[in-house]
Amino acid sequence: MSKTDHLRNVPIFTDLTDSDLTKIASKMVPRVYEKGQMILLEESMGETFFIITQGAVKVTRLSADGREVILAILGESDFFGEMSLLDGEGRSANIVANEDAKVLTLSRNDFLDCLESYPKIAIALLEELATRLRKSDQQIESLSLSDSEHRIGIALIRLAGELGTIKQGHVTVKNLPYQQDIANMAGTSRETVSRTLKLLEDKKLVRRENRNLTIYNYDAFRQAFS
Amino acid sequence: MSKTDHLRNVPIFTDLTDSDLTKIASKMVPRVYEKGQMILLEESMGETFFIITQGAVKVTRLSADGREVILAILGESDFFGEMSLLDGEGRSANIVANEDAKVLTLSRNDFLDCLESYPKIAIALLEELATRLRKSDQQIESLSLSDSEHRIGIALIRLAGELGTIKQGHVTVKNLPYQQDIANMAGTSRETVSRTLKLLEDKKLVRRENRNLTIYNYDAFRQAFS
DNA sequence: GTGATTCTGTGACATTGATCACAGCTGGTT
DNA sequence: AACCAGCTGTGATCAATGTCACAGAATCAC
Repeated sequence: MSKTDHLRNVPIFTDLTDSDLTKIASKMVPRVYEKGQMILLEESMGETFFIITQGAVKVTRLSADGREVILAILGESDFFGEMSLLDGEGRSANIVANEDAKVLTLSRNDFLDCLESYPKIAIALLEELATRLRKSDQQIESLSLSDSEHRIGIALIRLAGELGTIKQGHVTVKNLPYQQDIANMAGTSRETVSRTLKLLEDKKLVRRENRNLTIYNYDAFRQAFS
Repeated sequence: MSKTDHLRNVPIFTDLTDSDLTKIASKMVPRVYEKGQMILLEESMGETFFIITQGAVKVTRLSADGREVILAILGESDFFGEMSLLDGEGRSANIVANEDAKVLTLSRNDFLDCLESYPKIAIALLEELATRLRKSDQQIESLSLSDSEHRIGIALIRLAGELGTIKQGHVTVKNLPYQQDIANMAGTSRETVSRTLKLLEDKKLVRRENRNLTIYNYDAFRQAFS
């Protein structure tokens, strides 16, 4: 698969012509990361924009005492690194490869040039940030109001949206992240995730096999937990 | 004070020339709201961009059972309404006047024209959204990891940043929102806010007089709670 | 000023869910 | 196959904090 095929799926590039896309692709540099490897470190200044072409990463923040909050799991054709390029502040989160991952990178200058040269990219990026802000707002609501079962349900929905594949109304997430990661997404403990997954299974809302999780009747599940 | 004086303080307009600013100002329509009045309703389609010239509003989401989460308090020269203009989704939050408020409004088309005609506005808006995303991420971290005292401390810091005035290292928030609102910002209960404010006062970290709250040594306070 | 309404303070109680402790699994390695 | 590390399941305990109930203050309307 060529670089531009990957890029075509990236939301902020979909409106571009082939030739523009090729120009941009020529400036991108591929990198490869192994599972568990740190890609970006909190507090450092950002100089690079990343697009995921394979695998998945987690976006985290670490508290002073070392506990981790997972802000998002990003998968193929998602991007990251734009925040500190935009507002000039240091990184506000860590990025860690959650599976082996391949990315394309763009330097700060090339990224900002893109924004100036292709207003459509800027507008598409605005859309994407607006969408992320919406998701953050939902997460804030869920953390503020919901009990642990609901928060975990919502974490599963986020995972399904990022990493799952739909088939006849139910969604399967292959290679489900560890319970500790789900706990860190849902603001709860690993043990509570273990108990709650069993509960959801008893209720016939999900099924687990190996490292895969299937959400039966995805629409109803979302209805119930959102 | 003229319209353009207000606009000059709005982050996304600071880079414009006077004549551009005047052009935009001529398209804006002022509106006035009373305390408690609903300005925007969740779920409806957004057709307007708002800039606050006086007063303050709260950005909220309501759960199915009617409990309220306050996502942000916005004050003078803040703006809102841009999200659903950008991504075309329905409103994701309610906006309510938290005090008597005056705003300037811009129609959807004029707003989008601005973005196309003045790339600087688009870039400045990107910066602003990046900043908001950062704040959301911090809030998610605090809701996930912190106990109620810390969450309330962080809510006070947000209020101070939005509504407070600094003087010799301590910040005073006049017209402090009701405890119920602070509770809804911090994801806790009204009673816990009451007890915690007293606790912070006992620790000599804040002082309350009438409806004003003073945070002594703002920098240290932020250090302690962030 | 008087009364009504809304906000705030505070005790008592119930409950969720974090934490600790440890056993059981699983998957990778030699 | 045997081993080990890391993940998962599950009981017991307990603290934080939500909820309820009600009294006291503050504010508003007339």
